[in-house]
Amino acid sequence: MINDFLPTISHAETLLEGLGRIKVPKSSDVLAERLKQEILGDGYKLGAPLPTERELVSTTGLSRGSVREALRILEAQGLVLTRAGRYGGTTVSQPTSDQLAGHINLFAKGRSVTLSALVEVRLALEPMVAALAAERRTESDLATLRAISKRIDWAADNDLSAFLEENVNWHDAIAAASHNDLLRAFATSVSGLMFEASQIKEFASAEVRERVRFAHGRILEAIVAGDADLARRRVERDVQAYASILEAALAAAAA
Amino acid sequence: MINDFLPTISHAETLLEGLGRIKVPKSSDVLAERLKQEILGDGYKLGAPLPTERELVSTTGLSRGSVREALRILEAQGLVLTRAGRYGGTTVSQPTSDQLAGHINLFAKGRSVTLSALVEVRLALEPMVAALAAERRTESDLATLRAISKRIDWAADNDLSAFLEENVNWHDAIAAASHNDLLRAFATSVSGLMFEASQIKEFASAEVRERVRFAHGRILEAIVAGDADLARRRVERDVQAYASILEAALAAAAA
DNA sequence: TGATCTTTTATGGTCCAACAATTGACTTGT
DNA sequence: ACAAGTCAATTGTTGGACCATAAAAGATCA
Repeated sequence: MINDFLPTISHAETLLEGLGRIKVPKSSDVLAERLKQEILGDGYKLGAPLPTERELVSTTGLSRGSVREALRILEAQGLVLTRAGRYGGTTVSQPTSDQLAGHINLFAKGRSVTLSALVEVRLALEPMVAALAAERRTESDLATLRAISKRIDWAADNDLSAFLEENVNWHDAIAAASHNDLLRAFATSVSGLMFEASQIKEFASAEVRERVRFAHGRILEAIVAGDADLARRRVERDVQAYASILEAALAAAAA
Repeated sequence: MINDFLPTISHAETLLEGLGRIKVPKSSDVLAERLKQEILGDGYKLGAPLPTERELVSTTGLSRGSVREALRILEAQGLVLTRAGRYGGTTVSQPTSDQLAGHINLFAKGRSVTLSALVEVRLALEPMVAALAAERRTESDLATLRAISKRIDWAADNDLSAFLEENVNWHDAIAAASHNDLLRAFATSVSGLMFEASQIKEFASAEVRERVRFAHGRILEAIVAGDADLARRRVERDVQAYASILEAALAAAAA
């Protein structure tokens, strides 16, 4: 018989011990993972060029299509940047905070995170943000904050949607003044998500707008004074108040 | 002249007003963005199938390569899942918390976020996590925590690297007990990043291990009792203490 | 000399066509 | 009823060709 030299059943069963389902990864995933390790591990400096697509084709033995799919994955992760043309190519990059915010948004939307959950996260982040901002704000930070305050003052009486948007900018400016990139990315993403939840006409009444402006003034005051604890407490109250007003407005809109 | 019917210079200049550099996007990016909007906006339910690659080819007029690159982008964002074979195809998915944690890690590594910055973020998140956990923990949550405590007790005297890893699991278990997905994803990512920073032999001395076990016991006590404020304060102290010990160890390692 | 345009050319961007691999349903045989 | 084999739709992968882009290098002109 032809099969005389193949393993017998009993032998095969021995080999099968502990063998689960074998997953065959896609070549593009393998290449993307390997390149990712190289970029993170070795000294691939920011802006350093990766091999050209055609070089990767010859060194990996994959087709150009697979190589390009791998590069699209890395690009979506913000690890590389690709430019066309001579002296173009793929270079090492850093994920921007906007990209991180995008992924956070996708996660939150996918899980349909509730408003109260967002408030909880915000209540954790923003007071710390304000405290750090009070300790570290530069003159440039303060100038930005004052400029946004002016725009908020104008928009409060003229352009409601601009008012809400500048509100997000205000919180991002404080986050920037905290000089902690990771904290800023978190806080700004959550602010943005709450901003989207605020896009209802019942919100932002004249009374609410006045209240927000007053609270901002008090917060900015604490940050200018460099009083971290005061800033922390005032922001905490602001977030709480904003959240309860928003919840009430949403309840009214649903009724 | 051939050019008689083409715009004159002056006319062309008029048209040029306010025209900056024109950016031509890649077709795969355009398609990825459009599909993303469709998935997020319309009622694409979780698990719903997208058109097949060849259907997308015929409806968009793009090549299959471009379509596939677009799908790789969406896959990297965790928005879709692709399986081969008949009755396979691309289906709508949700980003997992692991994927989000991966993006957060890439961001933090790219920016070479400092240890003190990580501590600041942790100091913002973990106390809130503990407070929520105290209010919402289920019996199942408590069982998990107790099981991890046991493993930590064992590892503390036998396996140092396991000790550190179980430490991360402990914090993740508390985050899970907070029943706030977004907060958990943030907190767990940051814990993981600090874990990586702790991979030095100078850390985790016998004294530190004993201290951690004691602190965990007190925290678990507060969570079991459902005392949110107590849990918050104890976690805050724990994070502070852990951070100062780690910084001292790093300073010693550098010297 | 200096500025402006033209050319060059290495690189990514796109398309097409074909075949391989996968996988769940279907069919068949016992 | 169960096991094995067959089928078919879908993704996975490849090779080749050509187009578009863009920065450097060269050519032209004032």
